[in-house]
Amino acid sequence: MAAPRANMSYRDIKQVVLDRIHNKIWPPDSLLPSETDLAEEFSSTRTTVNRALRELAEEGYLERKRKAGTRVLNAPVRKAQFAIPLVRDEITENGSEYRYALVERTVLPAPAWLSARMDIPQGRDVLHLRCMHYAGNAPFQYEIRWIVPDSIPDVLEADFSSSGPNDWLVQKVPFTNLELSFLATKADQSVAEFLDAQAGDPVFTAERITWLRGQPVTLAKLFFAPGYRMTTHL
Amino acid sequence: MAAPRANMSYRDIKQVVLDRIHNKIWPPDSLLPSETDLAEEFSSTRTTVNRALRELAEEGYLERKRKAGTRVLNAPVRKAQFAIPLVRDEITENGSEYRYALVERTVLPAPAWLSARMDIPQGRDVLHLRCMHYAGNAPFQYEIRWIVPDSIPDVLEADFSSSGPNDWLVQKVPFTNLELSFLATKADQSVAEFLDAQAGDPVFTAERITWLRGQPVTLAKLFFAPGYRMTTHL
DNA sequence: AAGCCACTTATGTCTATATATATAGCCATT
DNA sequence: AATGGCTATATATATAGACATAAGTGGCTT
Repeated sequence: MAAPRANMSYRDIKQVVLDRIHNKIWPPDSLLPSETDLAEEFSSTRTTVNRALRELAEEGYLERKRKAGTRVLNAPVRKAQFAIPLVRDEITENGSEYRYALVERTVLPAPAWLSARMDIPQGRDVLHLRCMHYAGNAPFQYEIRWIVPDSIPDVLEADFSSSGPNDWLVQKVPFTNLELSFLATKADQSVAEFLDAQAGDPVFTAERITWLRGQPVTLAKLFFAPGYRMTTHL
Repeated sequence: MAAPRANMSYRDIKQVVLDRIHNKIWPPDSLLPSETDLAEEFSSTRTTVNRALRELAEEGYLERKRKAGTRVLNAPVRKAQFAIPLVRDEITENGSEYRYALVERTVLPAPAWLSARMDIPQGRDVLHLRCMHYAGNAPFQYEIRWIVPDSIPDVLEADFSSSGPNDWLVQKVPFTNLELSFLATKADQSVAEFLDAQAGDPVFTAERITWLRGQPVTLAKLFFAPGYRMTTHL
């Protein structure tokens, strides 16, 4: 048990508070003393205590409301953070060589499901790409991508034969909103062939839609090779 | 473009900085002016600018180093945050009725794979549970759980027949470390039956291991019913 | 009893200032 | 050319004090 002493940093205070929560000195649902009181106890200032409590609240341990005070959350809704790396980085950081191949490139009117999903006017032309990402010689990810060219200059002239749309978009088009889903899909014949799997095999899949200030930019379906796990620690 | 004016809050400053990044006024890899300079430009104080930049760095837009300054990250490694809700909450928040059933409860020596995975001494007794979580009448999640009773008082006496181990553990046992993985698995006969699926169907699966100060606490495999998506926005 | 308002209080945020600490860049020495 | 130390500087954090804002509380009114 950390004992309060003078000159405690906001980190120290965080730790003490966490300890007290763990040791049920401040049990779930209970109210913490006010910032002012804590500042006095720790011979610190309200600013410092504030930072400690604010961060703990962000991390999901506490709930804070003006006037109501700071409360210990009973079920710490801890949040899992997943970095969303570029495939390229994910592969190279793993020590493998990254290799990319463009499978198909077409421009076609947005199919109905895509219009609905991304809120694109019916029949608007979109750029459709299919690509493969390899880790060394092993297939790593099969990518099906739709790009709305309207608000993206040059995208129709971009050359995606030697580097992926991901790289290009990251460089050229920032996004303001993103929806990311993870799900399990069943490999169809085509996906199975690209990923070196059997048709019907379960495939870990990510769907990623981005917008730039309300304008839909791109939708990507990313099919990961069998055995893929998305892991995080905290 | 937000124009700098007096009395800008740290939120305003964040927005201006973000705008400038988006508009390539501060392109990727470039160095921002120092906090002192920005404070002057925004007729604010270093403290306020500091908070704005610190948060933007946390959000993955900037990289900050003492003396080196603040730099714009070229590939904004934005981080996806997933709340890890209790199944119960996930179901009730969806408007459905939560129902729980215990399928099996045994105490047995830890199998080898579990010992290895969680770093438990070979042959140590562990508690093994299988449970079902329903949303209304529809199967929602099939849970296979292993609990290391060593450091958890009362767990062997706990009654898991009417409420799940998740609820119990959350109440009784805090954790300090967590490993969370998402993957796609193939439903075996048993999983398929519980989830009302066909054997061989792809199943979105989460694996969750927790520790308390280095001691392994519990491993859960959570199999979600067909059609499940884990979604986040940012 | 129900509704409304004023008061109080805890957090939220900003200002102003000071000290701490890491380190890039330079210079001198080996 | 490599090494080691110095210094200037940018961020990191702490202090003290002020005002802003949300929201319980209690009292007053109807």
